[in-house]
Amino acid sequence: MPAPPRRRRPIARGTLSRDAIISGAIELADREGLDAVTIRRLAHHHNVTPMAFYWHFDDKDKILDGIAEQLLAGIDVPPLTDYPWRDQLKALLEAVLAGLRPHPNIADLVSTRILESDAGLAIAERTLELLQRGGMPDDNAPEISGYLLASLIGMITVEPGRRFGGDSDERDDEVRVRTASLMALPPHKYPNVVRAGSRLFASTNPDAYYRLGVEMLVTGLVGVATHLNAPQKSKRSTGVASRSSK
Amino acid sequence: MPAPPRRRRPIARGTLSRDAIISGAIELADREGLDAVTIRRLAHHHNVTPMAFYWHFDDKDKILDGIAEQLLAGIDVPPLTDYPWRDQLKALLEAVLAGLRPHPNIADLVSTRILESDAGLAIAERTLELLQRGGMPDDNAPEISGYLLASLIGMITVEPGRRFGGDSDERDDEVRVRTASLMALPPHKYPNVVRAGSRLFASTNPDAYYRLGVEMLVTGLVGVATHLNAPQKSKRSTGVASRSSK
DNA sequence: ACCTGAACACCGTTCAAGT
DNA sequence: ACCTGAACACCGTTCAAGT
Repeated sequence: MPAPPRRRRPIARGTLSRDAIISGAIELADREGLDAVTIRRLAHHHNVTPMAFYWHFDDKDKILDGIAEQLLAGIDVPPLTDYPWRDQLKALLEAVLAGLRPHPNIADLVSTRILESDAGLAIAERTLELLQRGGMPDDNAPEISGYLLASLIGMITVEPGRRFGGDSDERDDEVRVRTASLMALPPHKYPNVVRAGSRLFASTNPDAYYRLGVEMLVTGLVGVATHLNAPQKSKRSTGVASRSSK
Repeated sequence: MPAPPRRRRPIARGTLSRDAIISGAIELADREGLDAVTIRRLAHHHNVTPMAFYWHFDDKDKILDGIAEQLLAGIDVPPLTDYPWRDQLKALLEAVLAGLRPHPNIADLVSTRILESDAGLAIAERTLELLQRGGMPDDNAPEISGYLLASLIGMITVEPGRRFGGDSDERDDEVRVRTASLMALPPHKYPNVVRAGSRLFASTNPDAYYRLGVEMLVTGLVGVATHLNAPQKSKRSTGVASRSSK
């Protein structure tokens, strides 16, 4: 075993690695948003020149790919069991949510990159397996697995008030200001919006917010699965075709 | 990540206006992606110096706001009727989808900007009105209106294969290449992914893809509404609480 | 009211060269 | 193998000035 390469340079040299770069990028994005993730800022953080990154990555886009990959790798996919497929799928969705919620600024990076890493493939594979157990036709399962992930990410993106600064004082200020501007709208034109008020900007209970969202997803999924399995006995509230809803 | 500088011909002078700028930006984004929308390229297209834009907009972000606003303004909200709320909501979702589908590169701009324009407020108002008719509790309706929009946008973002170039030859090539790389995966590890094959990258029928997605949304919505209205008589497949799903 | 010239700080990327 | 120096093309934005 060769001796570790002796570094004569003064500072933190040699700590630059793919993983370290990605982790730094994720931290920065969480703190200041994806726009703050520039090669030059990352380089400065790692005490290195910007050009150093081009040995580790082809271009900046590959760093974004790496971010998505690391986020996906951080998701604990629950083990496959014999429980009902809906329960397992729900648990899977919750696991994905748990992994992405801490990173609202970059969660959407994964939506188009699931099939590009082992971690993502494992999640897709599991989703398809559970959909198959639910009797979902092969033609629809891939599309549906896409909806599910996209919807989860959308939930995170639009979580009421999530984009109003970190500390809770300035967050409250934002919510108050925006709610006030809603209240200034003509109530005869936007009665429901005005009545909704601050609820449009601040979730009182984020966990409940996500719980309801996941419930909606799973409910819709089960309904569609049921219908696709037995299209002849279509139920009124879940019928997929031949509705005169215009 | 600069796009290849493929410039188009500038247009006549004196036509610079808020709307013209936004429209130009939308066209450019549709053609080359949001990253291609730079103030300098827009300026060149309008035969004007970049600084000219700062009279019309405070900064670039305001241009993005304008894009979202114009997209929302292009949505034909169906008139309010006495039809069942689910049918009307479905029609509303379809209208939003119809308005955003032509702009997959920028559809996600609207997800956080609905409440920032009259057009967006009209859609939010209508959504809340229909949810209210469905008996949705005031506490949940705002959250749910967020899910719905976010899910629609997510559907567009992850539409299988939508990000593989405009012309269909190069699209087919992409699909073939990516499918082939899936087929190279170990089938014992990813049996369902391998079986899904090209369906993960190319939708044979986009309309059907979106129809199923909307159906899932509405079905989930109806299920949740039913449950939230009568939590005591919870049905197994739609129960929101007290599930032992681990 | 509407736009430009000049200038600034910052960005991604290439390439030859250094160790 | 891993990183830097120098250079390039491009970016958003400010501000005083022009019409």
